[in-house]
Amino acid sequence: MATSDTRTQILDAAERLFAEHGYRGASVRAITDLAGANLAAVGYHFGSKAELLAAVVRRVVEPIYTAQARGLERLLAATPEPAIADLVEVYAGPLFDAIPAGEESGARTSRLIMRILGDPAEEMRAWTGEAEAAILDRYLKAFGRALPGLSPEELWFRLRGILAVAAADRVEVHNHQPPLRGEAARGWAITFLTAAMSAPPTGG
Amino acid sequence: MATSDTRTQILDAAERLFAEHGYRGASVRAITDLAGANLAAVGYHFGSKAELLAAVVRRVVEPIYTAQARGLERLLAATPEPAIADLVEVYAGPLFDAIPAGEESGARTSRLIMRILGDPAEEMRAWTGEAEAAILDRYLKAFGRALPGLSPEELWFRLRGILAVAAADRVEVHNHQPPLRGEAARGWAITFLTAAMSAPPTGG
DNA sequence: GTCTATAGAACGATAGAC
DNA sequence: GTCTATCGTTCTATAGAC
Repeated sequence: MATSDTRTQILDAAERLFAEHGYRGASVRAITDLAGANLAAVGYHFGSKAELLAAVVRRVVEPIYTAQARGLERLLAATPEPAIADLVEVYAGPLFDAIPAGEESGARTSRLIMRILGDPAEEMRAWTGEAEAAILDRYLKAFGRALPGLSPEELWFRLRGILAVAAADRVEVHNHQPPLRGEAARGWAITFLTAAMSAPPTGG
Repeated sequence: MATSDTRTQILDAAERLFAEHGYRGASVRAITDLAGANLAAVGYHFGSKAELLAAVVRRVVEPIYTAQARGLERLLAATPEPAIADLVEVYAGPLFDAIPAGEESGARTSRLIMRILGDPAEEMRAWTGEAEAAILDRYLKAFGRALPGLSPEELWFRLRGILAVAAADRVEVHNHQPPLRGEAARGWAITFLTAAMSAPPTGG
């Protein structure tokens, strides 16, 4: 539709440039240039650069949380006490499904998630809602039942570990390129994280 | 010494502000203000803002790599085929030892490492040397011997998982504060990562 | 809904006095 | 080694024509 095509173009360009250069490093000028839109279009469609970022992050994050919520629902409906492997699958799976299989776009999404996690700035956290926090709580409870000996603190540490491993999916370290196939990475992550989550509580 | 006290003050202030606001978000003005130094001091002592960042990152990263290198040397001298738990300890341990136990400073260091990992900008990678890459290779070989069935790609995925979990140590997600005590986090991480690294290769 | 033009502030870098 | 002053650039946001 003519109304919002520019809006979507801007969202696409912003997602790309925010991921590559960060919030401050991506100027509104660069974003509108890449989108083929006018500088003033950001103000018109989103109000400000910070609100544009919030819209970008919401668009990336919302389907992940929705998939996580539905996956947990389905799992709990099937078995009241699911296995750890299944919990990891429905929690971590959507994180990887959100990362496109393509080489460049996947790396970008991975980095955007990394920036959301690592940046304490208000602009980066303006998207957060109560719904998202509630889903995390439901997973904490489900994992807690599957890991009865674990303290809430250590459980929380492990859940953040899942997020971290997913966010780092395509990160380059030194000259080492991450593997090109997102397909395989998803499987490796489930293996890695299921073993990690299943570890007995840390002693004394 | 009178020569470099200002230099150190600037490094301290820059480490803090780069971690909190990122490279572009931390201005040279804010850094020198926090350091109690003059605006022009950055140019005099470091040449440019980018070179200041490289100096900051080097100061954080070098002791980690040194400790990792020494730990692996000692371990291989004791046992030619070390257990996975021991390899995880000497590789991941220094990452956590570099993160101060204090609440704020620990969160800052954790975030700085996260930004180094997640930011593809040249300024963020200018510190890298061949020595650091060589240490990573030695660990890849040592882990590879301990995990003979694992493909190089999956092994590399797992090693990056260790980095990710360490970097996310103090990251906040929604309202959930990370545990205040870095002490415990180190132990939890070794538990988590030893189990993860010990997982059998992903099938098919 | 899209554009030009510009206001107003902040930025990194540096010349030159002390 | 430290300072002031300033140059030239780039930024976000917005007023107002179409």
